[in-house]
Amino acid sequence: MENNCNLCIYKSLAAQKLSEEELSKLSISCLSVNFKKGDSIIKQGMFSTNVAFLKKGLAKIHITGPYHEQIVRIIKSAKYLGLPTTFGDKVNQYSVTAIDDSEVCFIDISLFRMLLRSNPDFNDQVLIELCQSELEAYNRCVNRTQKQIRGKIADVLLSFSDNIYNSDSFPLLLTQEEIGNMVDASRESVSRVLTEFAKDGIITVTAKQIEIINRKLLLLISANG
Amino acid sequence: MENNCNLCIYKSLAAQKLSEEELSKLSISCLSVNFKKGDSIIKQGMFSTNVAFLKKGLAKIHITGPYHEQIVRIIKSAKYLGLPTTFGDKVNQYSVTAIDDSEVCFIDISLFRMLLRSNPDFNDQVLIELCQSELEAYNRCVNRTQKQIRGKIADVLLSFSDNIYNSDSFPLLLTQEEIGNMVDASRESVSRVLTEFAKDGIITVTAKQIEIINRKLLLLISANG
DNA sequence: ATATAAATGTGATATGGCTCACATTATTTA
DNA sequence: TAAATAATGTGAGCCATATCACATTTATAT
Repeated sequence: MENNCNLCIYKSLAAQKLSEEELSKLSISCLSVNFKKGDSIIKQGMFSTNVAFLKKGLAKIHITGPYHEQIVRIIKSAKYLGLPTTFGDKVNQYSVTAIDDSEVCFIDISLFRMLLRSNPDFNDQVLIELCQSELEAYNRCVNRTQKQIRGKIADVLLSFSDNIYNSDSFPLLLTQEEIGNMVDASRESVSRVLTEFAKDGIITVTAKQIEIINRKLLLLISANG
Repeated sequence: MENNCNLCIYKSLAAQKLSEEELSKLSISCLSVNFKKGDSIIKQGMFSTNVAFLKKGLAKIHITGPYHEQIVRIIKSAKYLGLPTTFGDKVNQYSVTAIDDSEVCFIDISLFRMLLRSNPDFNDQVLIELCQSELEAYNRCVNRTQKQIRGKIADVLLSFSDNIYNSDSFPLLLTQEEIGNMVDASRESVSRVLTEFAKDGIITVTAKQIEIINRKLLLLISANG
């Protein structure tokens, strides 16, 4: 399929800094691919040859730990998926999997490098995003290791609501096992906490839809750990 | 004191890509400061106005968590200390403290930005280091949350030996409380594991000097958690 | 050198969350 | 639409590690 980045409405903050001419070049070296929920986008251990940009959808970044898989972060479009793993090592250091139907652009790495060199604003923006995502990684880790389960699950729910869906009501696209992998808890514990939250009237769970009823209390639980 | 970056032998990988002319410019906008063990170099919550570069010594990056301080990583010279916190946010998102007598260069941020723009190789190297440190952050977090204490402390000892001192014998500049803050364990547990390792002949602890006696076993403990 | 504070060692006890076990309910697949 | 598979709910017991309490050693300040 013909690709036209100039007309594409799903631009990263960085790509918004690109000129018409640069976008035209990008169009040539950029391949857009569709992924269904559960499809693997980037696989840990394989050679990384392209920069991946999540144009549409939702994806999880996950690493194989010594005991189980760990979900490191959730990425919402429109963001780059694989900058660290593409630039930091020849081999992918983590996996990325679609958690909703998604569309991903694979950008030739040498073109991407060229754009970084030719357009300082683009470069700046990429740098800033890398810095921010490292800071976020630190903070997530602190929370993950210091809070206890209730607090961590409150965090996850609030983060889905605030950062991803911008709504008190949202579909839970992850299984409880996966939520466990996000917060380092067993599947059973996630289940228990979720039903406890529901019993206490903090959330409603219907099928796979979550609604936050008592946000104030959830924030309190998140804060007190 | 007059600063001459051209002659400075403590250059970052990135700075090694700079031209004589660029280094001369750097000399003007670069301030070198000495820190003693325990001195605060960067303080979480304060405005970040300079890029900090650890010229000599050892420092810890730490964040105030909901319950206690968490040591996020140890930085050995010669590396940048504060790129994410300088570029990622106006306000420092973490603290940096010297854990040994250290020397730090504070580089004017606008000059640093200029160098990124004028020298693509410098820019590339900075980008690569940012990517790598994000990958490392992910991996450290996975280990910290999935392994149990023995494994985590084995990791710390091996990391000091392999990444920092390049020797089986090295001084332990952190208190057991701080080691606890690195691996999310209580001070008491760290003490117990350390004496246990000594009893089992895996390490020797004299005063504040550690010697790794049975590296093979330590690696095994690190691997098996 | 002495007093004071900080760091470490070690036992006893408490507990959060894991594991195991099995039942139940959704979701695929044939 | 049945059969098979995956996801979830829930109790019981266990275990790694935290917490508390106090002794001891080491470092720091006066």
